[in-house]
Formats: sequence, structure tokens, C-alpha cells
Amino acid sequence: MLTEKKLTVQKHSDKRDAILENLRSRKDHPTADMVYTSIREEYPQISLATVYRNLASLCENGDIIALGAKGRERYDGNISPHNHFFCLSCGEVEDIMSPIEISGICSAGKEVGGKITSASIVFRGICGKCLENKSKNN
Amino acid sequence: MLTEKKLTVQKHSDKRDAILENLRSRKDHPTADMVYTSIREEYPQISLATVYRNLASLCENGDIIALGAKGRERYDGNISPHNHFFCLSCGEVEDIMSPIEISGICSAGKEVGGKITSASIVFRGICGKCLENKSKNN
DNA sequence: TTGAAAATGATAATGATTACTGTTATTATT
DNA sequence: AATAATAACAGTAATCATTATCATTTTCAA
Repeated sequence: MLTEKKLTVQKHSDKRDAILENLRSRKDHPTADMVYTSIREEYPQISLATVYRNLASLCENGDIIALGAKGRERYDGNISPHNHFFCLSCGEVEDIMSPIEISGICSAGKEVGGKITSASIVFRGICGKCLENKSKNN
Repeated sequence: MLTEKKLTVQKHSDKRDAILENLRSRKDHPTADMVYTSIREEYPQISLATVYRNLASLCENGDIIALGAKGRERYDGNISPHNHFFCLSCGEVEDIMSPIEISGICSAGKEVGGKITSASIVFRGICGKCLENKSKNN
């Protein structure tokens, strides 16, 4: 009945380290497949399943962030608080590093019956590149 | 080459009206499948594809909002500005109606090369129901 | 009424992610 | 160092939400 997650001890993994390092070293917000392509330069025989598995455990460890993108998930190796812009046209995600202040989160916390662990601002729109393409094609 | 979206004239559709009415009349944030189940009480022969199609066009019309939930999309018939809380455990979405003020969006807009069309705050955490279940099973 | 185009139902196809299985690597303990 | 337990792995099948296709029906302007 109770679906307890079996508590396991994580062992060392070169692949997981490499995936974390890969995400930390880049400034974009790659999909699992993009990480797979990139990491294969170092580990040509790595399996896509391994990439997915390690991305999931890195998220659980709090080492990286899953951005909650639609359709294909995107990951961020930068875990310092910042916000994101999602292009509705091409799916690209950009960092919004400008400091943004939110007032009223406290009352939001009271409104939710549960526990809030994170809050961030999601900006949506059309990125510069897509705007360009659009103007070319009209 | 240029993938122009063919400009079509939308014709009247009872199903689309019913789906919009369904979303407006409920306070939760159903998935496409949940809408399908509900709307079949009125239109037992409706196809799931029709539900998906109409949810998409209602979004394009600006009549409803897709919340960008992970895995399975969720829809909201309330288009007045408000924010949402996503439960990381069960996927439920709750409204955050408390007025929340954001300052600094302007500078964020400058930072993005493109055009920002919407901004909202995403709260994540564990909902009350999941917190309860967790405490029972420990 | 008629004809063009949108909407629909049924279902196949797609594509991202997860599950499974047999094998390999890690690590604590002899 | 050898052993044993189990986490991590590669390869691949399975899952599942969503989209595409296509033949038919409905809408609606002329």
C-alpha cells in the first residue's frame, strides 16, 4: 500500500560526475538529448537511459534544476536563484539574472495548505531570434 | 520553407463551447483527459482528439490558459491574473489568489532580446494532502 | 441549395521518458 | 586481495501524453 521509496546509498559514478560538470560548464539549458549528445564525446558508449537516470538523481540531490519546460524537459546547472524566460515559439530558455523582488510570498504560503519549497518567476514570450525569423517571413 | 500558419476562419462548435463552459465552471485545473471524462457526460461520443484540438484553440483564442505543468498539461478557465502552486508529489495545481507584486520586470524585459507576453510566479512544493499522507506512512 | 472549408471521430503515429534485464563497477567487510 | 551486496550501467522494450492522418459530417456564406 504505502509506496515507500527504498532508501539506497548512492555510489560514486563517473558518468554522473561528468553530467553534472557538463551542466555546470555551459550557460544554456539543454534537454536530456542535448546532454546525451555532448557527453558522448567523453563517453561514446553511454546510454541515453543513463543520462535520464542521472539527470533525475542530480535533481533529487539538488545539484541541478529541472526547469519544467513543456514537451521536452530542460536542465540548469546553475542553482543560484534566478528566473527564466521561455520562448513559446522555439522552446529555448534564457536566464533572467536581473534582480526581481517579489512581495506577498508570505501570504501565498498561508494560502497553500502545504509547504512551498521554491518560487520563481516564469516569463513567456518570443525570443529575439524567433522575432527576427518572423519579420523575415512576412 | 516559411512555415506560415494558414489563416483560417473559426466556425462555431458546440463541443468547443461546452469545453470552455466546463473549464469556466470548475475551480480545479484539469488535464485533457479529465476534461474528456467530464465532457463525455454531455457528449458521450466525443473523441479525445477533439478535446485536445479544442483545448489548443481555446488557448490560442486566449479563452483559457495552459499552465505548463510537467508530464501532463493542465488547463485553467480563469484567465484573470493570478499565480499557481504546483505539488511536486501528486502534480495537483492550486490557485494563489493573493495579490503578489513584482518589481523589476521592466529590467527583465530589457534583458531578453525578444518580447515578453506574460509573467507569472510559479510556486512549487508539497500540497497539504501529500504532506498528510507522508506523515501517515512514516 | 450548394459548395468550400472547418470540425469531428476513430485510430495510427510520434516522441519523450521510464521500465526492464542481464552485466559491470563500486565499496564495505572479511 | 578476495568476497559479497548492491548501485550503476547499456541496450532495448514499454509506456503514455499528445499530435497527425483521413474519411465523414457540420457550419455558413453566397
